[in-house]
Amino acid sequence: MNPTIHDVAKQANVSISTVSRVFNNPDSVGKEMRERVLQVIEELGYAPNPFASGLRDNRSMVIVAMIPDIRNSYYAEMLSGIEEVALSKRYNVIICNTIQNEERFLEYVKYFVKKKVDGLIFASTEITEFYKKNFDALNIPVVLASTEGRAWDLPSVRVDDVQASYDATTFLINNGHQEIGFISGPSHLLVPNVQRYEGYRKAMQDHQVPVSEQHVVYAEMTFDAGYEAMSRLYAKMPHLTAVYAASDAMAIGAMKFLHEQGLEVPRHVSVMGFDNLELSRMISPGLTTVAQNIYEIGKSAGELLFQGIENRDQDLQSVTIAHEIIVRGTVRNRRLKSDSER
Amino acid sequence: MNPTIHDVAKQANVSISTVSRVFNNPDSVGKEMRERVLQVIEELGYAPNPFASGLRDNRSMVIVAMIPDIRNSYYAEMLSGIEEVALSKRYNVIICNTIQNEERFLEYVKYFVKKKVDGLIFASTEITEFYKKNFDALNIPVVLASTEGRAWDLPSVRVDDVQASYDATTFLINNGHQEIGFISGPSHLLVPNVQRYEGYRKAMQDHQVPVSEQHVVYAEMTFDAGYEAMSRLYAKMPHLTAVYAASDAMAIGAMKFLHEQGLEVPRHVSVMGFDNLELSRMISPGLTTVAQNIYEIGKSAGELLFQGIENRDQDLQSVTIAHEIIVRGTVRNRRLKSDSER
DNA sequence: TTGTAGGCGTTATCAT
DNA sequence: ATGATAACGCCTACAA
Repeated sequence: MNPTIHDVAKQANVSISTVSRVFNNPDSVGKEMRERVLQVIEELGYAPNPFASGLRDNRSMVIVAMIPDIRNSYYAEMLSGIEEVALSKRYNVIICNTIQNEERFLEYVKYFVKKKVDGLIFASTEITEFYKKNFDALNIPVVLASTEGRAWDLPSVRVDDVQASYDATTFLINNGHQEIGFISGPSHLLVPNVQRYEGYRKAMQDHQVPVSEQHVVYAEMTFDAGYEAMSRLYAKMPHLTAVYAASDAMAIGAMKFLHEQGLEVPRHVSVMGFDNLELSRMISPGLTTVAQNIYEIGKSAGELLFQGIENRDQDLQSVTIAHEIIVRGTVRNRRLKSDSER
Repeated sequence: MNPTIHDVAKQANVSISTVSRVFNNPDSVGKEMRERVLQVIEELGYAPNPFASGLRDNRSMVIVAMIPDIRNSYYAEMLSGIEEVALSKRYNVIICNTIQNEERFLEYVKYFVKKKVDGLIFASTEITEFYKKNFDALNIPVVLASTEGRAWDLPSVRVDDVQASYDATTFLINNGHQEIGFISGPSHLLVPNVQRYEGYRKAMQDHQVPVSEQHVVYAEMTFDAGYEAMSRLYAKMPHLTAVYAASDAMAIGAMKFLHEQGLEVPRHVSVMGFDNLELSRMISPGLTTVAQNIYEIGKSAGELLFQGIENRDQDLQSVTIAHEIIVRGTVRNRRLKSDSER
């Protein structure tokens, strides 16, 4: 059995309150006594029982990160940022893989979250009324990461998707591309797809490049779906010179399709992604993409959450994380006329 | 404030013991009463306070997964398996990113693990006496994943690395390769590098293929290190026809180097990896590799751990997970004489 | 400055 | 079958 506060008290010949104070308010204890107690604590390897403190204070020192899937490097990276802040605050992070699944979400809420967690970071799907209602019932601070609160203005941490997408598209245009296809995420997933689509469209229009639904194709934001989407896009736009995909995973899937068609990237077709996953620099040529500082998103979300935890009635301000175009090897500058252009 | 067992009792006009029994031993409660209580529980949205139960039973329903880095897809995948079993058992998983760092490990142990966790899955480094000692002090079931207990025979879940590595090498030999370079993980990381090296060497010898330290190069098991290691290997073995790397990350780094040298994979050089990371199928050509069923490793480790949790004095048996050669596009069969061989 | 005592919510033992 | 009660370990108001 672990030593309790009583054991320490007896051993040090003081009352349990003194021991408790040594932990929670050291200055209120006389120097000698404090040192005596500290020594016994050390000797016995005493640490307060978190259940007992939790029972009294209603705090668990645990936060929850709800994400669709850790296997997705995007969320792994985010989690890593969250975990970093949590460790520094002496908090634990519990993972909930929601798999974009309401039932599973409920299961978590019912069996875990309700059971005392001090805060929640939600990075899964679209927030619907269903989620909002459950969050409210939890009665703990909630921060959204890479998604937004929509009507319910929950605090969130994310990139300015419209602007980022605008920048990506403009980059392609500035490199001499006009026939730019867009592989969007699924239209039912409003965030971030509405925004990324809007940025794309706006950039095209602002630069007087014709754009229509003919330039767009929709797919789940995965590698396999990207591959398949590229085949559809290619059928619609056989003359495209560039493809902009709303996620790196899709972009890399698209590249696979192009490769199989004997189309070289970037010689025949340029490709631009979004996310800057770790693997985007591993492929050859490296993927030119929009970097979200995902780690930073996680960290910021954590920091925001702790603000809320430490000061329960404070209004949390949403945060926008800067983005950046990462130039690698998948976009060809068509303005530099080369021998083998298309 | 959340409703307590007292609120339910009052509302249902029974004693708290009855309410408690409805939860923990429903059959011992009369049918009508049970139903009445159940209804009130529903109405009030009552759920037992886990701190109170924890305080009594000394169980947290939480396990810890200690891994080097979630950003590494290998561990993300493993975590995903662990999490799956945990959810089914109504347990939570807390992540500890150790970053292969003893201090950080200690921090976790001190602030979290000691604070009541029912079990631990450790998938970080080599187990040294330092770790073993800390595990013992924790006094909870510990299962190793993808590492081994060495002298201390802690239960572990892993692939048979010697055999898997033997199979990989043999596959290359059977495809007509003789000049096979090996990119090993760092020699200070005994597990799994000793085993993979042994499998490689044994396969070469068994097939009468000359092998020596000239064929081997050591590096950290990352993409960047693989790239750099390939340059060293190429300097030592300019005539190699195949490279076998002890991890996919290294293999893909090596491919990048080869690509930059104008060497095509697999036309000029064949490449074989180890791990079957998700991204290995995303690159073009897809990486031929040894699949560890990493998800399964995580799941098995979880199951083993729960055996230990549910029956504290049971001896846990280590588990070996099957491996498999995944043939994709990076190994050329030199026995099929083609036009452009090397 | 230090000690005493009550209460946090649950479960299990014991009595009815 | 049901109810009363002690105990889990900690913290803090209050008393000394």
